[in-house]
Amino acid sequence: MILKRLPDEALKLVAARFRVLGEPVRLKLLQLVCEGEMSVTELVEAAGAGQANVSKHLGILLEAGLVARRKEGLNVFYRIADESVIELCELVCRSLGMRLAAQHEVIKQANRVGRKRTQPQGR
Amino acid sequence: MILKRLPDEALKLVAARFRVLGEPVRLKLLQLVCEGEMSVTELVEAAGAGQANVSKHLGILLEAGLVARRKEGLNVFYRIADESVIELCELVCRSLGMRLAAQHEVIKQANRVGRKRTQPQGR
DNA sequence: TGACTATATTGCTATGCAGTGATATACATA
DNA sequence: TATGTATATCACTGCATAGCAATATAGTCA
Repeated sequence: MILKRLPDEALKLVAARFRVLGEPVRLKLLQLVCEGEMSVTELVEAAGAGQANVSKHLGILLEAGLVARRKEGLNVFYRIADESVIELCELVCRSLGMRLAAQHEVIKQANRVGRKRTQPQGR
Repeated sequence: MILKRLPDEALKLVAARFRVLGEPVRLKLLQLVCEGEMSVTELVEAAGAGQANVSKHLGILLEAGLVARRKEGLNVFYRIADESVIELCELVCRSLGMRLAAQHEVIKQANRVGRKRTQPQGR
């Protein structure tokens, strides 16, 4: 288990990354770009947040290395740069027992079929 | 990919969980109890934080369902209740390229061999 | 009962940061 | 050049929360 061995300095870094992910708007942005590149304008519309705010959040995600930038003329396109974010969200979702939150028959069905999964005790 | 399908409400919950993990002291507490039960007093000593502070953080971890409580006389023992935290940390560590943070000779050595004398100093 | 210990809670301050409007920068087009 | 558009940055406000001292609560022991 890596966790045991992490010195305090490392814990700070890990916490910092979790903190980057601890913001609904940023998760929304990651969700949007995880399907493919999107321009800032598109992200602003899709996320339903202010332009300055989205730009700032994108800057934070960029600095954290979670997304990457590509400039093309007037537009700037963002994309996922660290696929681990997706895994992290999946893990959290499972832990939160939120298979249902995906609110899609596909998921519900898969859930019913592959029921051998470890049951997350609902606290 | 679950992430794609998460509605905004779910994103808030996921963000909330990440935020709980986005605090060095809380990660430290999780690190300490992940080896086994510990009393609050022990945690206060080991974490090097104030008693009130540790108690508050433990409360937050408890409410998030990440730890569990057991009372025995005057003492209260905390333990990990959600093993996914460990996985989450591992994922983040790997993503951060912090295998080296495990501070083992192997890594230090590799670090020294592969590089010139450039010291990796903190920020 | 009272004294003592372990833990939780309260009230407070200070800091971090999300959100916003205004402005700056970069690029394109005429 | 001037004008317009896309993005980034600045300055500011307000809110959430980490940390702390003091106090409260709960349990033990005399």
